[in-house]
Amino acid sequence: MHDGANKPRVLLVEDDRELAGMLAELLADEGYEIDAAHDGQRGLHLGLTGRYDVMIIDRRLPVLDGLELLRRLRARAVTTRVLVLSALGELADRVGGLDAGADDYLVKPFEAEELLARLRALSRRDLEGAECLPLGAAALDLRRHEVVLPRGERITLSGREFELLRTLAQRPKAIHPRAVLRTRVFADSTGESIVDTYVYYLRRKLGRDVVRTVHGLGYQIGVV
Amino acid sequence: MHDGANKPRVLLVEDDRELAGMLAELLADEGYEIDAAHDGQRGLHLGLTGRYDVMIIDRRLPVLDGLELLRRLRARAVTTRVLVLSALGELADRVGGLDAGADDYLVKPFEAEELLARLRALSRRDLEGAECLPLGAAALDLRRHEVVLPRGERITLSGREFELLRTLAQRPKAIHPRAVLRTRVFADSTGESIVDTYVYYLRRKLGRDVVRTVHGLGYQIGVV
DNA sequence: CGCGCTTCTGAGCCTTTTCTGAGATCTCCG
DNA sequence: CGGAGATCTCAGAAAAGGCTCAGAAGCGCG
Repeated sequence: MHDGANKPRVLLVEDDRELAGMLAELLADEGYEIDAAHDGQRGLHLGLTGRYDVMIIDRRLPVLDGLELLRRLRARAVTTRVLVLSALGELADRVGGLDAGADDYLVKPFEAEELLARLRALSRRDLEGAECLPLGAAALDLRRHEVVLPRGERITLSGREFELLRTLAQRPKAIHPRAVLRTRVFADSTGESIVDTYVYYLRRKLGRDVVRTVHGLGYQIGVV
Repeated sequence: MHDGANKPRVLLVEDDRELAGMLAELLADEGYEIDAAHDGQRGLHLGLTGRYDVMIIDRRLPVLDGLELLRRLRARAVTTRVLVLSALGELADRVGGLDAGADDYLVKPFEAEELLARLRALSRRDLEGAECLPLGAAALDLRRHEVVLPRGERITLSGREFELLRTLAQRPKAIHPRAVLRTRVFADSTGESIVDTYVYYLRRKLGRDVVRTVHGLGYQIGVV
Protein backbone atom coordinates (compact mmCIF):
# COMPACT_ATOMS: atom_id res chain seq x y z
CA MET A 1 0.00 0.00 0.00
CA HIS A 2 0.95 3.59 -0.54
CA ASP A 3 1.32 5.77 2.51
CA GLY A 4 -2.00 7.42 3.19
CA ALA A 5 -0.28 10.52 4.51
CA ASN A 6 1.08 11.71 1.17
CA LYS A 7 -1.68 10.93 -1.23
CA PRO A 8 -2.00 13.60 -3.89
CA ARG A 9 -5.22 15.52 -3.37
CA VAL A 10 -7.59 16.18 -6.26
CA LEU A 11 -10.57 18.49 -6.43
CA LEU A 12 -13.16 17.19 -8.88
CA VAL A 13 -15.81 19.64 -10.04
CA GLU A 14 -18.34 17.82 -12.23
CA ASP A 15 -22.11 18.13 -12.24
CA ASP A 16 -22.88 14.84 -13.91
CA ARG A 17 -23.18 12.72 -10.78
CA GLU A 18 -22.77 9.46 -12.60
CA LEU A 19 -19.57 10.52 -14.32
CA ALA A 20 -18.33 12.14 -11.11
CA GLY A 21 -18.87 8.90 -9.22
CA MET A 22 -17.01 6.85 -11.80
CA LEU A 23 -14.13 9.29 -11.88
CA ALA A 24 -13.92 9.42 -8.12
CA GLU A 25 -13.68 5.67 -7.97
CA LEU A 26 -11.10 5.54 -10.74
CA LEU A 27 -8.96 8.18 -9.07
CA ALA A 28 -9.27 6.61 -5.66
CA ASP A 29 -8.02 3.35 -7.12
CA GLU A 30 -5.00 5.21 -8.46
CA GLY A 31 -4.17 6.45 -4.99
CA TYR A 32 -5.57 9.95 -5.14
CA GLU A 33 -7.60 11.51 -2.40
CA ILE A 34 -10.73 13.14 -3.82
CA ASP A 35 -12.96 16.03 -2.88
CA ALA A 36 -15.94 16.42 -5.14
CA ALA A 37 -18.16 19.39 -5.92
CA HIS A 38 -21.19 19.33 -8.20
CA ASP A 39 -21.53 22.99 -9.02
CA GLY A 40 -19.25 25.93 -9.66
CA GLN A 41 -20.10 27.79 -6.48
CA ARG A 42 -19.16 24.88 -4.28
CA GLY A 43 -16.08 24.25 -6.42
CA LEU A 44 -14.96 27.83 -5.92
CA HIS A 45 -15.35 27.55 -2.18
CA LEU A 46 -13.40 24.32 -1.97
CA GLY A 47 -10.78 25.54 -4.41
CA LEU A 48 -10.17 28.67 -2.38
CA THR A 49 -10.01 26.94 0.98
CA GLY A 50 -8.67 23.44 0.34
CA ARG A 51 -5.17 22.38 -0.48
CA TYR A 52 -5.11 20.45 -3.70
CA ASP A 53 -2.38 19.19 -5.94
CA VAL A 54 -4.56 19.13 -9.04
CA MET A 55 -8.08 20.18 -9.95
CA ILE A 56 -10.33 18.63 -12.57
CA ILE A 57 -13.00 21.06 -13.66
CA ASP A 58 -15.86 20.36 -16.01
CA ARG A 59 -16.49 23.24 -18.32
CA ARG A 60 -20.24 23.20 -18.17
CA LEU A 61 -21.38 23.67 -14.60
CA PRO A 62 -24.53 24.92 -12.92
CA VAL A 63 -24.51 28.15 -10.89
CA LEU A 64 -21.01 29.11 -11.97
CA ASP A 65 -19.53 28.12 -15.32
CA GLY A 66 -16.32 26.09 -15.31
CA LEU A 67 -14.22 28.71 -17.09
CA GLU A 68 -15.58 31.44 -14.88
CA LEU A 69 -14.73 29.34 -11.84
CA LEU A 70 -11.23 28.91 -13.21
CA ARG A 71 -10.84 32.64 -13.84
CA ARG A 72 -11.97 33.47 -10.33
CA LEU A 73 -9.55 30.98 -8.84
CA ARG A 74 -6.72 32.45 -10.87
CA ALA A 75 -7.80 35.95 -9.90
CA ARG A 76 -7.43 34.94 -6.27
CA ALA A 77 -3.89 33.73 -6.90
CA VAL A 78 -4.71 30.04 -6.80
CA THR A 79 -1.95 28.50 -8.89
CA THR A 80 -2.94 24.86 -8.56
CA ARG A 81 -2.72 22.90 -11.81
CA VAL A 82 -6.08 22.62 -13.49
CA LEU A 83 -7.28 20.13 -16.09
CA VAL A 84 -10.45 21.20 -17.83
CA LEU A 85 -12.87 18.55 -19.07
CA SER A 86 -15.29 19.51 -21.73
CA ALA A 87 -17.76 18.29 -24.27
CA LEU A 88 -16.89 21.38 -26.27
CA GLY A 89 -14.05 20.30 -28.46
CA GLU A 90 -13.85 23.00 -31.10
CA LEU A 91 -10.55 24.73 -31.59
CA ALA A 92 -11.84 27.99 -30.15
CA ASP A 93 -13.08 26.17 -27.06
CA ARG A 94 -9.78 24.47 -26.44
CA VAL A 95 -7.81 27.66 -26.94
CA GLY A 96 -10.25 29.60 -24.78
CA GLY A 97 -9.99 27.07 -21.98
CA LEU A 98 -6.23 27.05 -21.99
CA ASP A 99 -6.04 30.82 -22.09
CA ALA A 100 -8.48 31.08 -19.22
CA GLY A 101 -5.80 29.48 -17.10
CA ALA A 102 -6.16 25.76 -17.65
CA ASP A 103 -2.98 23.72 -17.72
CA ASP A 104 -4.52 21.02 -19.84
CA TYR A 105 -7.76 20.54 -21.74
CA LEU A 106 -9.32 17.16 -22.39
CA VAL A 107 -12.32 16.71 -24.64
CA LYS A 108 -15.19 14.36 -23.74
CA PRO A 109 -15.54 11.57 -24.37
CA PHE A 110 -12.05 10.69 -23.22
CA GLU A 111 -10.31 7.50 -22.28
CA ALA A 112 -9.67 6.88 -18.63
CA GLU A 113 -6.04 6.00 -19.30
CA GLU A 114 -5.38 9.32 -20.96
CA LEU A 115 -6.96 11.27 -18.14
CA LEU A 116 -4.76 9.43 -15.68
CA ALA A 117 -1.64 10.01 -17.77
CA ARG A 118 -2.37 13.72 -18.09
CA LEU A 119 -3.07 13.90 -14.40
CA ARG A 120 0.26 12.28 -13.69
CA ALA A 121 1.96 14.80 -15.95
CA LEU A 122 0.30 17.67 -14.09
CA SER A 123 1.04 16.48 -10.59
CA ARG A 124 4.57 15.64 -11.59
CA ARG A 125 5.22 19.32 -12.24
CA ASP A 126 4.28 20.43 -8.76
CA LEU A 127 6.00 17.69 -6.89
CA GLU A 128 8.85 18.63 -9.19
CA GLY A 129 10.25 15.20 -9.57
CA ALA A 130 8.67 12.98 -7.01
CA GLU A 131 8.73 10.50 -9.84
CA CYS A 132 9.35 7.28 -8.02
CA LEU A 133 9.75 3.57 -8.45
CA PRO A 134 8.19 1.49 -5.70
CA LEU A 135 10.74 -0.29 -3.57
CA GLY A 136 8.86 -2.47 -1.15
CA ALA A 137 7.75 -0.18 1.61
CA ALA A 138 10.04 2.58 0.39
CA ALA A 139 10.42 4.35 -2.95
CA LEU A 140 13.22 5.39 -5.26
CA ASP A 141 13.12 9.06 -6.24
CA LEU A 142 14.36 9.01 -9.81
CA ARG A 143 15.14 12.69 -10.13
CA ARG A 144 17.03 13.20 -6.94
CA HIS A 145 18.73 9.82 -6.73
CA GLU A 146 17.33 9.26 -3.27
CA VAL A 147 15.53 6.51 -1.47
CA VAL A 148 12.49 7.71 0.43
CA LEU A 149 11.79 5.60 3.48
CA PRO A 150 8.24 5.13 4.77
CA ARG A 151 8.80 7.66 7.57
CA GLY A 152 9.84 10.24 4.97
CA GLU A 153 13.55 10.04 5.67
CA ARG A 154 15.69 10.42 2.58
CA ILE A 155 18.91 8.62 1.84
CA THR A 156 20.97 9.89 -1.05
CA LEU A 157 22.66 7.43 -3.34
CA SER A 158 25.78 7.88 -5.38
CA GLY A 159 25.53 7.60 -9.15
CA ARG A 160 26.45 3.93 -9.38
CA GLU A 161 24.43 2.93 -6.35
CA PHE A 162 21.44 4.61 -7.93
CA GLU A 163 21.90 3.00 -11.33
CA LEU A 164 22.18 -0.42 -9.78
CA LEU A 165 19.13 -0.02 -7.58
CA ARG A 166 17.11 1.42 -10.44
CA THR A 167 17.98 -1.48 -12.68
CA LEU A 168 16.83 -3.86 -9.99
CA ALA A 169 13.71 -1.83 -9.25
CA GLN A 170 12.67 -1.66 -12.88
CA ARG A 171 11.76 -5.31 -12.67
CA PRO A 172 11.01 -6.15 -9.09
CA LYS A 173 10.82 -9.82 -8.19
CA ALA A 174 12.83 -10.74 -11.28
CA ILE A 175 16.19 -12.32 -10.68
CA HIS A 176 18.99 -10.23 -12.13
CA PRO A 177 22.17 -12.19 -12.92
CA ARG A 178 25.44 -10.57 -11.90
CA ALA A 179 26.71 -10.49 -15.46
CA VAL A 180 23.68 -8.54 -16.65
CA LEU A 181 23.92 -6.03 -13.83
CA ARG A 182 27.61 -5.63 -14.44
CA THR A 183 27.24 -4.81 -18.13
CA ARG A 184 24.26 -2.52 -17.59
CA VAL A 185 25.59 -0.50 -14.69
CA PHE A 186 29.36 -0.65 -14.90
CA ALA A 187 32.02 -0.33 -17.55
CA ASP A 188 33.01 -3.52 -19.34
CA SER A 189 36.51 -3.36 -17.98
CA THR A 190 35.57 -3.46 -14.33
CA GLY A 191 36.35 -6.46 -12.17
CA GLU A 192 34.03 -9.38 -11.68
CA SER A 193 33.14 -8.51 -8.11
CA ILE A 194 32.01 -4.93 -8.65
CA VAL A 195 28.34 -5.86 -8.37
CA ASP A 196 28.89 -7.61 -5.05
CA THR A 197 30.61 -4.55 -3.71
CA TYR A 198 27.80 -2.22 -4.69
CA VAL A 199 25.15 -4.56 -3.35
CA TYR A 200 27.09 -4.43 -0.12
CA TYR A 201 27.05 -0.61 -0.23
CA LEU A 202 23.29 -0.59 -0.82
CA ARG A 203 22.66 -2.97 2.02
CA ARG A 204 24.87 -0.94 4.33
CA LYS A 205 22.89 2.23 3.55
CA LEU A 206 19.39 0.80 3.28
CA GLY A 207 19.36 -2.28 5.43
CA ARG A 208 20.08 -5.97 4.85
CA ASP A 209 16.68 -6.80 3.36
CA VAL A 210 16.49 -4.44 0.38
CA VAL A 211 18.38 -6.74 -1.92
CA ARG A 212 18.00 -10.48 -1.72
CA THR A 213 20.64 -12.90 -2.94
CA VAL A 214 19.52 -15.89 -4.96
CA HIS A 215 22.46 -18.21 -4.64
CA GLY A 216 24.00 -19.10 -7.97
CA LEU A 217 21.57 -16.95 -9.96
CA GLY A 218 21.80 -13.32 -9.00
CA TYR A 219 20.04 -10.59 -7.05
CA GLN A 220 16.41 -9.72 -6.54
CA ILE A 221 14.32 -7.03 -4.89
CA GLY A 222 10.66 -6.63 -4.03
CA VAL A 223 10.25 -9.89 -2.18
CA VAL A 224 9.30 -9.62 1.46
CA MET B 1 16.83 46.67 -16.05
CA HIS B 2 13.71 44.60 -15.77
CA ASP B 3 13.60 41.47 -17.82
CA GLY B 4 10.66 42.55 -19.88
CA ALA B 5 12.93 42.45 -22.88
CA ASN B 6 13.63 38.76 -22.37
CA LYS B 7 11.79 36.65 -24.88
CA PRO B 8 10.76 33.18 -23.78
CA ARG B 9 13.13 30.69 -25.32
CA VAL B 10 11.95 27.58 -27.12
CA LEU B 11 13.92 24.57 -28.26
CA LEU B 12 12.34 22.99 -31.32
CA VAL B 13 13.45 19.47 -32.22
CA GLU B 14 11.82 18.46 -35.50
CA ASP B 15 13.37 16.62 -38.42
CA ASP B 16 10.85 17.66 -41.06
CA ARG B 17 12.61 20.81 -42.21
CA GLU B 18 9.57 22.26 -43.88
CA LEU B 19 7.42 21.89 -40.77
CA ALA B 20 10.28 23.09 -38.59
CA GLY B 21 10.63 26.20 -40.70
CA MET B 22 6.95 26.98 -40.54
CA LEU B 23 6.84 26.44 -36.80
CA ALA B 24 9.91 28.56 -36.25
CA GLU B 25 8.34 31.39 -38.17
CA LEU B 26 5.05 31.02 -36.34
CA LEU B 27 6.74 31.01 -32.96
CA ALA B 28 8.98 33.91 -33.82
CA ASP B 29 5.88 35.93 -34.76
CA GLU B 30 4.46 35.17 -31.33
CA GLY B 31 7.54 36.59 -29.68
CA TYR B 32 9.46 33.43 -28.89
CA GLU B 33 13.13 33.02 -29.45
CA ILE B 34 13.83 29.73 -31.20
CA ASP B 35 16.68 27.27 -31.32
CA ALA B 36 16.12 24.44 -33.73
CA ALA B 37 17.61 20.95 -33.93
CA HIS B 38 16.84 18.45 -36.64
CA ASP B 39 17.89 15.24 -34.93
CA GLY B 40 17.76 13.80 -31.44
CA GLN B 41 21.48 13.93 -30.81
CA ARG B 42 21.69 17.63 -31.48
CA GLY B 43 18.51 18.17 -29.50
CA LEU B 44 20.03 16.39 -26.53
CA HIS B 45 23.11 18.54 -26.62
CA LEU B 46 21.15 21.79 -26.83
CA GLY B 47 18.66 20.63 -24.24
CA LEU B 48 21.38 19.80 -21.77
CA THR B 49 23.20 23.07 -22.12
CA GLY B 50 20.74 25.68 -23.34
CA ARG B 51 18.50 27.89 -21.29
CA TYR B 52 14.98 27.16 -22.49
CA ASP B 53 11.57 27.85 -21.08
CA VAL B 54 9.84 25.19 -23.15
CA MET B 55 10.85 22.44 -25.54
CA ILE B 56 8.87 21.09 -28.47
CA ILE B 57 10.02 17.62 -29.41
CA ASP B 58 8.87 15.58 -32.33
CA ARG B 59 8.44 11.96 -31.43
CA ARG B 60 9.97 10.52 -34.56
CA LEU B 61 13.53 11.69 -34.92
CA PRO B 62 16.65 10.43 -36.65
CA VAL B 63 19.69 9.31 -34.64
CA LEU B 64 17.90 9.48 -31.30
CA ASP B 65 14.18 8.91 -30.95
CA GLY B 66 12.09 11.71 -29.45
CA LEU B 67 10.97 9.76 -26.41
CA GLU B 68 14.47 8.48 -25.79
CA LEU B 69 15.74 12.05 -26.02
CA LEU B 70 13.12 13.08 -23.50
CA ARG B 71 14.05 10.26 -21.14
CA ARG B 72 17.71 11.18 -21.32
CA LEU B 73 16.96 14.81 -20.56
CA ARG B 74 14.85 13.81 -17.59
CA ALA B 75 17.54 11.41 -16.44
CA ARG B 76 19.93 14.34 -16.37
CA ALA B 77 17.61 16.34 -14.18
CA VAL B 78 16.41 18.66 -16.94
CA THR B 79 12.91 19.63 -15.83
CA THR B 80 12.04 22.10 -18.56
CA ARG B 81 8.44 21.76 -19.75
CA VAL B 82 8.23 19.59 -22.83
CA LEU B 83 5.48 19.37 -25.42
CA VAL B 84 5.71 16.26 -27.58
CA LEU B 85 4.45 16.42 -31.15
CA SER B 86 3.60 13.18 -32.85
CA ALA B 87 1.88 11.58 -35.77
CA LEU B 88 1.26 8.64 -33.45
CA GLY B 89 -2.09 9.39 -31.88
CA GLU B 90 -3.22 6.09 -30.43
CA LEU B 91 -4.12 5.99 -26.78
CA ALA B 92 -1.05 3.92 -25.91
CA ASP B 93 1.17 6.43 -27.72
CA ARG B 94 -0.27 9.38 -25.88
CA VAL B 95 -0.04 7.68 -22.51
CA GLY B 96 3.47 6.46 -23.27
CA GLY B 97 4.60 9.94 -24.25
CA LEU B 98 3.20 11.57 -21.16
CA ASP B 99 4.65 8.92 -18.90
CA ALA B 100 8.04 9.30 -20.53
CA GLY B 101 8.09 12.78 -19.03
CA ALA B 102 6.19 14.96 -21.48
CA ASP B 103 4.07 17.73 -20.01
CA ASP B 104 1.75 17.77 -22.98
CA TYR B 105 1.19 15.66 -26.07
CA LEU B 106 -0.22 17.02 -29.29
CA VAL B 107 -1.13 14.80 -32.21
CA LYS B 108 -0.34 15.76 -35.81
CA PRO B 109 -1.92 17.23 -37.71
CA PHE B 110 -2.65 19.96 -35.24
CA GLU B 111 -3.88 23.49 -35.48
CA ALA B 112 -1.39 26.27 -35.01
CA GLU B 113 -3.67 28.07 -32.59
CA GLU B 114 -3.85 25.08 -30.31
CA LEU B 115 -0.11 24.61 -30.28
CA LEU B 116 0.30 28.24 -29.32
CA ALA B 117 -2.34 28.00 -26.59
CA ARG B 118 -0.75 24.88 -25.11
CA LEU B 119 2.64 26.53 -25.29
CA ARG B 120 1.28 29.53 -23.42
CA ALA B 121 -0.15 27.19 -20.78
CA LEU B 122 3.24 25.55 -20.36
CA SER B 123 5.32 28.70 -20.19
CA ARG B 124 2.84 30.78 -18.24
CA ARG B 125 4.26 29.83 -14.86
CA ASP B 126 7.81 30.82 -15.56
CA LEU B 127 6.87 34.22 -16.88
CA GLU B 128 4.66 35.20 -14.00
CA GLY B 129 5.90 38.33 -12.34
CA ALA B 130 5.77 37.81 -8.63
CA GLU B 131 7.37 40.17 -6.17
CA CYS B 132 8.92 37.57 -3.96
CA LEU B 133 9.96 33.99 -4.33
CA PRO B 134 9.89 31.70 -1.31
CA LEU B 135 13.29 30.47 -0.28
CA GLY B 136 12.82 27.93 2.43
CA ALA B 137 12.43 29.94 5.60
CA ALA B 138 13.57 33.14 3.86
CA ALA B 139 12.35 34.92 0.75
CA LEU B 140 13.89 36.50 -2.31
CA ASP B 141 12.72 40.06 -3.00
CA LEU B 142 12.74 40.33 -6.79
CA ARG B 143 12.45 44.09 -6.90
CA ARG B 144 15.26 44.96 -4.55
CA HIS B 145 17.53 42.02 -5.29
CA GLU B 146 17.59 41.23 -1.61
CA VAL B 147 17.12 38.18 0.52
CA VAL B 148 14.81 38.66 3.48
CA LEU B 149 15.75 36.42 6.37
CA PRO B 150 13.12 35.14 8.82
CA ARG B 151 14.05 37.78 11.42
CA GLY B 152 13.57 40.55 8.86
CA GLU B 153 17.22 41.15 8.17
CA ARG B 154 17.95 42.03 4.56
CA ILE B 155 20.98 40.99 2.58
CA THR B 156 21.69 42.63 -0.75
CA LEU B 157 22.87 40.44 -3.59
CA SER B 158 25.02 41.40 -6.52
CA GLY B 159 23.61 40.99 -10.01
CA ARG B 160 25.00 37.55 -10.71
CA GLU B 161 24.30 36.27 -7.23
CA PHE B 162 20.71 37.36 -7.65
CA GLU B 163 20.30 35.79 -11.08
CA LEU B 164 21.68 32.51 -9.86
CA LEU B 165 19.50 32.41 -6.77
CA ARG B 166 16.44 33.41 -8.73
CA THR B 167 17.00 30.67 -11.24
CA LEU B 168 17.27 28.17 -8.42
CA ALA B 169 14.24 29.63 -6.64
CA GLN B 170 12.03 29.44 -9.70
CA ARG B 171 11.96 25.70 -9.20
CA PRO B 172 12.51 24.89 -5.59
CA LYS B 173 13.33 21.27 -4.85
CA ALA B 174 14.26 20.65 -8.45
CA ILE B 175 17.85 19.80 -9.19
CA HIS B 176 19.59 22.31 -11.40
CA PRO B 177 22.55 20.92 -13.31
CA ARG B 178 25.68 23.04 -13.39
CA ALA B 179 25.66 23.25 -17.16
CA VAL B 180 22.13 24.66 -17.18
CA LEU B 181 22.87 27.20 -14.49
CA ARG B 182 26.02 28.21 -16.26
CA THR B 183 24.28 28.91 -19.56
CA ARG B 184 21.30 30.58 -17.94
CA VAL B 185 23.16 32.90 -15.62
CA PHE B 186 26.58 33.41 -17.11
CA ALA B 187 28.07 34.10 -20.48
CA ASP B 188 28.91 31.11 -22.63
CA SER B 189 32.58 31.86 -22.52
CA THR B 190 32.98 31.73 -18.77
CA GLY B 191 34.99 29.01 -17.10
CA GLU B 192 33.54 25.73 -15.96
CA SER B 193 33.76 26.52 -12.29
CA ILE B 194 31.92 29.83 -12.28
CA VAL B 195 28.78 28.26 -10.81
CA ASP B 196 30.73 26.73 -7.94
CA THR B 197 32.23 30.07 -7.15
CA TYR B 198 28.90 31.85 -7.02
CA VAL B 199 27.32 29.10 -4.97
CA TYR B 200 30.20 29.66 -2.60
CA TYR B 201 29.44 33.39 -2.52
CA LEU B 202 25.77 32.74 -1.81
CA ARG B 203 26.58 30.32 0.97
CA ARG B 204 29.03 32.78 2.48
CA LYS B 205 26.37 35.49 2.56
CA LEU B 206 23.29 33.45 3.40
CA GLY B 207 24.56 30.46 5.29
CA ARG B 208 25.67 27.03 4.28
CA ASP B 209 22.20 25.48 4.04
CA VAL B 210 20.54 27.72 1.45
CA VAL B 211 21.92 25.76 -1.44
CA ARG B 212 22.26 22.00 -1.30
CA THR B 213 24.72 20.09 -3.45
CA VAL B 214 23.53 16.88 -5.07
CA HIS B 215 26.73 15.14 -5.93
CA GLY B 216 27.11 14.47 -9.62
CA LEU B 217 23.82 16.16 -10.54
CA GLY B 218 23.77 19.80 -9.53
CA TYR B 219 22.38 22.20 -6.97
CA GLN B 220 19.04 22.41 -5.23
CA ILE B 221 17.20 24.75 -2.89
CA GLY B 222 14.07 24.53 -0.81
CA VAL B 223 14.96 21.38 1.06
CA VAL B 224 15.23 21.50 4.81
C1' DC C 1 42.27 59.36 -10.99
C1' DG C 2 41.42 56.48 -7.00
C1' DC C 3 38.12 53.75 -4.44
C1' DG C 4 35.01 50.16 -3.70
C1' DC C 5 32.19 46.77 -5.60
C1' DT C 6 31.56 43.08 -8.86
C1' DT C 7 32.97 39.51 -11.98
C1' DC C 8 35.81 35.94 -13.37
C1' DT C 9 39.95 32.72 -13.41
C1' DG C 10 42.48 29.11 -11.81
C1' DA C 11 45.14 26.61 -8.49
C1' DG C 12 45.28 23.95 -4.31
C1' DC C 13 42.88 21.39 -0.99
C1' DC C 14 39.23 18.54 0.66
C1' DT C 15 35.37 15.15 0.15
C1' DT C 16 32.95 11.65 -2.12
C1' DT C 17 32.81 8.08 -5.30
C1' DT C 18 34.59 4.29 -7.76
C1' DC C 19 37.07 0.33 -8.15
C1' DT C 20 40.39 -3.47 -6.79
C1' DG C 21 41.55 -7.31 -4.37
C1' DA C 22 42.05 -10.37 -0.55
C1' DG C 23 40.46 -12.76 3.43
C1' DA C 24 36.27 -14.29 5.98
C1' DT C 25 31.96 -16.48 5.66
C1' DC C 26 28.29 -18.93 3.68
C1' DT C 27 25.78 -22.49 0.67
C1' DC C 28 25.20 -26.40 -1.79
C1' DC C 29 25.79 -31.08 -2.55
C1' DG C 30 28.13 -35.33 -2.49
C1' DC D 1 30.78 -33.59 7.49
C1' DG D 2 33.80 -31.29 4.28
C1' DG D 3 35.28 -29.03 0.25
C1' DA D 4 34.52 -26.16 -3.89
C1' DG D 5 32.61 -22.40 -5.37
C1' DA D 6 29.81 -18.47 -4.41
C1' DT D 7 29.11 -14.54 -1.68
C1' DC D 8 30.14 -11.03 1.82
C1' DT D 9 32.88 -7.62 3.97
C1' DC D 10 35.95 -4.10 3.94
C1' DA D 11 40.44 -1.32 3.64
C1' DG D 12 42.80 1.53 0.76
C1' DA D 13 44.32 3.60 -3.78
C1' DA D 14 42.95 6.39 -7.58
C1' DA D 15 39.85 9.37 -9.83
C1' DA D 16 36.17 12.47 -10.00
C1' DG D 17 33.71 16.05 -8.13
C1' DG D 18 33.35 20.03 -5.19
C1' DC D 19 34.98 23.88 -2.16
C1' DT D 20 37.65 27.76 -0.96
C1' DC D 21 39.84 31.71 -1.91
C1' DA D 22 43.44 35.09 -3.60
C1' DG D 23 44.19 38.01 -7.10
C1' DA D 24 43.48 40.23 -11.66
C1' DA D 25 40.48 42.71 -14.45
C1' DG D 26 36.45 45.57 -15.16
C1' DC D 27 32.94 49.01 -13.91
C1' DG D 28 30.77 53.03 -11.94
C1' DC D 29 31.09 57.04 -9.19
C1' DG D 30 32.71 61.04 -6.94
